Amino acid sequence: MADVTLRDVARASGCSVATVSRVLAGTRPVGAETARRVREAAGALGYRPNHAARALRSRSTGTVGLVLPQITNPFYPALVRELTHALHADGRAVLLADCDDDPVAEAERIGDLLSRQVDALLVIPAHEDHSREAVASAAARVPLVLMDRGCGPGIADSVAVDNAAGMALVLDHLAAAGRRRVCFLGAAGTASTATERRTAYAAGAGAIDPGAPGRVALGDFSVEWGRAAVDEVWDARPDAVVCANDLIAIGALQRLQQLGADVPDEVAVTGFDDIPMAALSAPGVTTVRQPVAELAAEAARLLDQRLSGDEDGPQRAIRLAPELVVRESSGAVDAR
Amino acid sequence: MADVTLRDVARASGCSVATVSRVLAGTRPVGAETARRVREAAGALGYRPNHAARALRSRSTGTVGLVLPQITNPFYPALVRELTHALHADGRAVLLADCDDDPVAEAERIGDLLSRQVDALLVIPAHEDHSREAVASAAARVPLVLMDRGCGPGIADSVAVDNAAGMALVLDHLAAAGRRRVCFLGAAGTASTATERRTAYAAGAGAIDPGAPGRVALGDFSVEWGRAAVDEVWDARPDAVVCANDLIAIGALQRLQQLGADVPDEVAVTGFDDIPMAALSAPGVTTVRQPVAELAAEAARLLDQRLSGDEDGPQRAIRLAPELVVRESSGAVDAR
DNA sequence: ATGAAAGCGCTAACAT
DNA sequence: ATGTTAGCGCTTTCAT
Repeated sequence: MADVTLRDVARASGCSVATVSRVLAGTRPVGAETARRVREAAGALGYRPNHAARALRSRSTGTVGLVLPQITNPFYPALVRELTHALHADGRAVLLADCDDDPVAEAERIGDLLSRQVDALLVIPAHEDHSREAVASAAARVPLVLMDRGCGPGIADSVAVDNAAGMALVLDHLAAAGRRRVCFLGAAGTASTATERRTAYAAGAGAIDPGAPGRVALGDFSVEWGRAAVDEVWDARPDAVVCANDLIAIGALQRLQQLGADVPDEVAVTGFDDIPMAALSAPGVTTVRQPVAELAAEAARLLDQRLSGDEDGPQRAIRLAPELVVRESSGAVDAR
Repeated sequence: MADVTLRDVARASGCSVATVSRVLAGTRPVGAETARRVREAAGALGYRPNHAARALRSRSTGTVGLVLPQITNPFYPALVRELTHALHADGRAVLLADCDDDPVAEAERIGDLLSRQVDALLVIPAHEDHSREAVASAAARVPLVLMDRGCGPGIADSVAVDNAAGMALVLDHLAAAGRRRVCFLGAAGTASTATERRTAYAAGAGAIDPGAPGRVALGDFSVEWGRAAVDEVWDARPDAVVCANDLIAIGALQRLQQLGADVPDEVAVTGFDDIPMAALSAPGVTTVRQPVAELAAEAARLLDQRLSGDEDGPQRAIRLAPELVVRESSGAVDAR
């Protein structure tokens, strides 16, 4: 096990540590024959660079911190998967921190990651306001990309889905399917996903039905709220229930079925995000699929760019178009 | 920004770097007054220790690697959450690696984590056989704890749920509820979760019904297989379908409903793991809840023990008892 | 193209 | 109880 160091490789290949370092890092031209000998020796000895030493010297750990509100939120595992793959492909490692939706824990985790010399930070902020201070001060130290949610304007680069476009996709689909009494089950609060989605609903629903923008119930992003919310709008006898995410939609679906409403014939239900459960409920939930792999790739690209010099380019806010996934929960009225 | 080093703190507090190091790390007794001055100076200057330097010198990074087959497997997010919390509570950071169910990728990720000087490794092996070599050689370098699944005997410490006990809980429950024609939808292959659960079924089901141990269909741990598997056992008209995990159970439930079977009156369905979806399907799936927080705590404790000296204690295989969660999918026959 | 040597910031002997 | 000093393994001038 005795760790093999550059010195060992240097000795074995008959040249200096500096040369070995240059060969392995490819920082400077090295004689072809020497390079071959070095590589051979390194391979034979099973040399593995010591990242701690490299980090100390070069001030770069090849590590990025990923800070999440709650890994158990069913939308995040897929995002984490794509992010880790994209970053590993660039030779980086990912330090994971789960904050349990608590901005105080989040600030602590961010501080810890910074003291561990992460090269950059990927943050899904726990709170629109309470996360701002920690995020802003971290962004002053290392490149930082905000994902999924915002935490105030002008804080850092960001990558997210275009929520307004997604909501427009849903409304167009419902209108085309002949739905005429639409309502919205959303989330209160100032989280950007909550506000953007409900604003987009309010802006677009009027085209279907003048009363629609007013038929709104606001709670949180949970199944429980979806169930409860149905009772708040059911008196209005909607023929479509637009939900701000899939969890709300699943709850709404359950409550509607309990009330004896026929989904989709009597009332359509739509979600947002396309979490795995959306495909598995019966009926399957029509939803807006976030382009998760592309979001991850954009975030990785942005970090790469910031880490390789372009630290002072203008702040970037990248918004990616989502895709409508039509399932049984929104069968066309005409098709009854 | 200018990083504050130990030297700066030493200068500001009028003592040597060694003393400062001792105060901050608490390795050796230091005079109360000196300690106070040092802490004051450190606070005033905003000193943050450089983990890279510390790691280089002390050969310990305070970091553990967490290697998973697939973070999108719905059972893992909760486990990851508890593991990160437990490890953070011990002052460790977590490097996350997702292997996409590929033992080759897994070996690469493990190698990378080792070269990053992780103090220890937590591994959920991707494959019972193909993961063995990489895991064994890693276990020779650092403390390593296997979680959830095994990869051959005698490889490393391990922490997992007691699958046999869980299956016994299910069978007892079904017997008590008056079920008499039981069948099993399991997973083929040599993964320990697959073999332990199907062995336990075979061992326990005979007590309900002599034919039960033979009514077995084997596929993989997926919803799709659950749907297909029902068709393989339906001719036998079982009154209970025991599934090796919740995904299979959800698929089975869907197919049974499609076939017009009444769940639970005509046939009961049970799962294993208690993933979030199990509670959200209609009817909710009766299942075996893994004690996730306790599994994580045991793993963290085991690592701690190995890292603080007890490297040569006997290998430990910790099995934790699960809990039965009764939901609507297994309503008692008597209660019709 | 290659080597010698100076540290990166910290901890751990070794002195005192 | 505190200070001095020698590196940990690597990258990077500065020579040659």
